[in-house]
Amino acid sequence: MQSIRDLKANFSGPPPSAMPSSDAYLQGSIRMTLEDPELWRTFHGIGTEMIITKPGRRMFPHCKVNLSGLIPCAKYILLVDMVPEDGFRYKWNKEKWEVAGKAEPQPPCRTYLHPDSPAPGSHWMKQSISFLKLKLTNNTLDQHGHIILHSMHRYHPRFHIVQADDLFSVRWSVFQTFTFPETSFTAVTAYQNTKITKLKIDHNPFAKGFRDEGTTKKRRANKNQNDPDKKAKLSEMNRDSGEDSPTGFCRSSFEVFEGDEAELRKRKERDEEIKDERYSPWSTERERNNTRNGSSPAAEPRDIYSAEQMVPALASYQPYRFQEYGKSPSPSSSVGSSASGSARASFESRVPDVAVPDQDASKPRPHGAAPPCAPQPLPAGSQDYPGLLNASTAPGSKPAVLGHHVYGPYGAEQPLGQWSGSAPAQYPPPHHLGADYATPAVHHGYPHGNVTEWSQYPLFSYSCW
DNA sequence: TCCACTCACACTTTTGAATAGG
DNA sequence: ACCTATTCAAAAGTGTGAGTGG
Repeated sequence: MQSIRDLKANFSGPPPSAMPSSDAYLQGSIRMTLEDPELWRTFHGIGTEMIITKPGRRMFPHCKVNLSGLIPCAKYILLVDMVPEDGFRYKWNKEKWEVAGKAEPQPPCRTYLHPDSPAPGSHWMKQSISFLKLKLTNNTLDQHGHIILHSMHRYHPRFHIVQADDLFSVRWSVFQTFTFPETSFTAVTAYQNTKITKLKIDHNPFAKGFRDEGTTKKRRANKNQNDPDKKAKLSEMNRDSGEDSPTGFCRSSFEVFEGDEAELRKRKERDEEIKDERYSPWSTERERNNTRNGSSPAAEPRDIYSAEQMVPALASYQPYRFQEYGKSPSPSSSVGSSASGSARASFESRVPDVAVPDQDASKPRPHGAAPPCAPQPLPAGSQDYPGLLNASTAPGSKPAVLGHHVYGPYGAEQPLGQWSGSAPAQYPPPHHLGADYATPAVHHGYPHGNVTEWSQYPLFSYSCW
C-alpha cells in the first residue's frame, strides 16, 4: 500500500484570469507529516475503531498533521474527507473482523474544512494542524455538517491542501491530497474489540474516569456489587485485561507520555513489539488483499506506516472535473469491487461537499455569506448545497464559481462507478442546510446528465456554511 | 436468540465568564 | 484603564451498560 499521491489533472483548464500565478505550479514539494504516528500505529496494529453516533462523535486519536513546503505568503485551505477502504461491510466475530457482505451504498459524502481556512502557508507551517473537532456520525440526515459514515465499514481520512485565497477560488487552485495508512479505522456504534476500548481509555483524557486505577473500579464495583452475574463478568474482564495487556495498555499511558524520555522510549519499544507480535484483527482481510495485490504482509515494507508524504510540485493539479472520472474507479468507488490498494492512486471520483464545524456558525462570514446549515430542500437526486458562494455569484461570472454549489455528487444520473448501481438514489437529500439561503435557484437548471457537464463542476460543493 | 444500535448515566476535560490583583 | 492570573460553573467529550428493535 502506498501513501497517497492523488494526482488529479485538469483537462479543461480555468480561464487565465483565474489561474494561479505560475509560481504556484513551481512551488516546492509540500510535505505533510502525521503527528503522533506511534499512537496511530498502536491503534492500527489492533484495528482502530471509531465510534459514530447520531449527534456526532470526535475521532480518537484525532487527526493532527504538520505541513511544510508551503509558500509562506500564499493562502491555503485544508480539508479532510473520509474514504472507504474497500467495498465490504464487516462484523466482529470471535476476536477478529470478518467480511459480512458488500458495503452499503455510500452515505452523503462530506468534507471537513479546517476552521482556520483559509490561512497563509506560514500559519499552517508554524504549528501542527489539529482536526480535533471533526465529528463522525451515522445519521445520514445530519444537519450539523458532520462527516457521515456507515457503521461496520472501514474508512481512512484523506487530507487535502488547497492553495486558494478564499473559498471562492478553490476550484481554480492547486491542491494536493495525502493519506496515512495507519489512520484507517472501522466505524462502529459500539466498540467491538476490547483492546481498542482499553487503548482509548488509556489515551483519551476524557475517558480517564474509566481507567482501572481510577474511580471506575469503585463505580463499577458499586454498580455491580449486588449482581453476581455482573460481578463474575467484571472479574473476567479484569482478568482479560491482564492477559491482553502484556505491554501495559492498562497503565495510564498519559503518565508515560508526560514522563521522561526514557519512559517514552520504553513505551515506543513496547508499541513496536505490539505491532510486530500482536494478533492482527485484520489478518484475514489483509490476506485477501494481499492475495489480490500479490504481496504478503510480511513482505510489506515497513514504510507502509510512513507518515510522511512527498508530492512533487509538478504533481499539483487543479480541481477540475475530469471528463473521464466516470471511468476512473477510485478506492472509494470500489464498492462491489475488491481492490483497495491498487485503486488508491487512481483518480478520486468522490466529490464531497464541505462541512464546517459547528463552532464557526457564529463567526462572521465573508462576502455576505449565508448563515450556516440553513436547510434547503433540493431537487430530488441532488445532494449539493448552496454555500456562501451563491450570494456573490453574479450572473455571468465564471462557471467555476457557479459550480461550487450546483454539483450533485449523488445524482442518480451520474456516470461514476462509485455511484452506479443502487447507490445513487439511496440517500435522499439530507436537507441539512438552513432555509434562508438567498439564492436557492442557483441549484436548479444545471444538467447533471453527462460527464461533459460534470467537468464544469467543482471539486467541492459546500454543504454547510 | 443474536446483534447492531440508542440512550441515560457518571465521570472527565475544556471553555468562557467573572473576579481579583498588579 | 489595562493586562494577567485565578476561580468557578457550564458545556462538551468519554465509555458503560441496560434496553430496544429488527
